[in-house]
Amino acid sequence: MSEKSTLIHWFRKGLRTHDNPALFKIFEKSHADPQKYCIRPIFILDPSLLQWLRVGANRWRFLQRSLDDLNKQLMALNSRLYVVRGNPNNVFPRLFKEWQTELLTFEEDIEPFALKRDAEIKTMAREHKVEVETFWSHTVFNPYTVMQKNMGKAPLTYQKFLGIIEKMKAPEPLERPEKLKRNNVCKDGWEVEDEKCYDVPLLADLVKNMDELGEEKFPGGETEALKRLEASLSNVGWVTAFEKPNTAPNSLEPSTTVLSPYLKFGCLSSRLFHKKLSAILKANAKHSKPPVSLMGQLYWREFYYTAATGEPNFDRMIGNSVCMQIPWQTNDAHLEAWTYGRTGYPFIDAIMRQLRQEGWIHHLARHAVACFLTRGDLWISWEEGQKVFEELLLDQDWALNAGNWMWLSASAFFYQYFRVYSPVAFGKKTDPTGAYIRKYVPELAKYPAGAIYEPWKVALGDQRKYGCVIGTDYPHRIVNHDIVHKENIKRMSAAYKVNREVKTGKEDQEDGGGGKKRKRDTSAGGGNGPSGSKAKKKKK
DNA sequence: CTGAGCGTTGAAGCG
DNA sequence: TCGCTTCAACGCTCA
Repeated sequence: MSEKSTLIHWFRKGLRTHDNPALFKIFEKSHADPQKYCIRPIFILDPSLLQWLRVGANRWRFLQRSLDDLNKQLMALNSRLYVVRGNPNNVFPRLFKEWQTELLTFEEDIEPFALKRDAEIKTMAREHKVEVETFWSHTVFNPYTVMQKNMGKAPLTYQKFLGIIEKMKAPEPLERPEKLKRNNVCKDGWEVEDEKCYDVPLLADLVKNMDELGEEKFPGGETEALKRLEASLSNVGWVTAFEKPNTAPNSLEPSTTVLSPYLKFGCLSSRLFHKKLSAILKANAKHSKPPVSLMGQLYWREFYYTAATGEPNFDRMIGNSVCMQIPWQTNDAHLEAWTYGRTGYPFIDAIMRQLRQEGWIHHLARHAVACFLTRGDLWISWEEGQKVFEELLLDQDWALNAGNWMWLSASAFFYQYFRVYSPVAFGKKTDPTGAYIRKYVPELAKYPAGAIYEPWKVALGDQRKYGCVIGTDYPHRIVNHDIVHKENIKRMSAAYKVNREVKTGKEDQEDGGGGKKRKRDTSAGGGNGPSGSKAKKKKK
């Protein structure tokens, strides 16, 4: 008998044992020849990245819980999780050699950094004569297949996207791999020296500042994900009637499923979600439909993934073929006030504080704060907001984060920039008494329902009575929405005009390398002086 | 080339 | 409380 050789599955996203084709593969191969193989499901953690990755404490905790749970799931299958410290480029040559690796499997990803990394690892594997097999399982529909059915381009409207996928068949999710006959945990030379060298990191290893951890409302991991899926789908009436615009952004407990973090990390398979949801809809003729239905929500995720696959610069304005070029301005004080929930608009601040504490906010709450930061009030680039969400949102997923920011800033997909969310009126619709604000902006807790959305209107004497003086205990408004949102609509109009001109006048420019890509033309500025035009016309 | 119809989720005023 | 209109008027798609 020759020496054992190793089958590696590399976890990145997809932190689950159910419906995981790349993991399934190595188990399957091992079952076929149990004596021959050592199987090693690995996760690679680069400690040197902990500093500069834009990942907040709550998100690290979600990852840590997910890895811990994943390890338990794998142990139940007579394997374990090996968390390898280092970066993939340094780690893999070592593992290929030391473990006598025969096969490497992983789930494909479309993020540009991942594409580059994976290409390098594949090359490396080839050099070490290691076979590589990859699978698409992060979304229901493979974005490349969807593009293929749209003449090689990503569909850029939701309806078009729907039209394509409705003709496609969703892949059948896989079961968990069958349990290995006997314990298949192998030890290598490094483990002899340090038996804990592949253990799941502790929370303290990942989170530098424990004070930043909020209440753990959504614990990471596959076990929790499946529990949450069952709970979400158990109320059939709720599922079939679901319409996103009718769910409250500011309820004290989430009005939606909060499956998004589990989908992002892959603790939950989107294909399993799709299958179970499909079964419910099939059994209940009367149900809501995309885009507003629950299935519609899952399809939005698919939509953005596909759109992002078609554009490597999806997460920035410049060089992004789908993105309107808009002369945003910088304002560090305003950005900081927004980031930490100190804009002086209680509804906006409550949302930003919930985000920081809990790592999740309702989709419509994201709309409100995103509109406020960009085209609505502060006129700050959506890329700045994207960074803050990236750090704080448990469900932060590259394609979805960028896509939604472009949507809300009317930079792509959505263009009715004159529809502006009011930081005062919008929240009142679903929470007229302001209970949500009292919870997350407790300094305003004693303000009565009629005043809590606009505390600056309260007379000073009453402010004292309510124990919160505006300007002392809670900030003044950093901008006057009634004024700035109108100015910003005009700015948007001007910016759109410049984009239109660039687009139609584009044929004149000689464009060397026949690119469909818009050349980095602008900075177009559209005459935005630092002086916002004071001249307001009194129309009417 | 042109124009009508459409687009996940606006706000405010009206009856 | 709801449903309608107006506000001012966008880009994209498709016939």
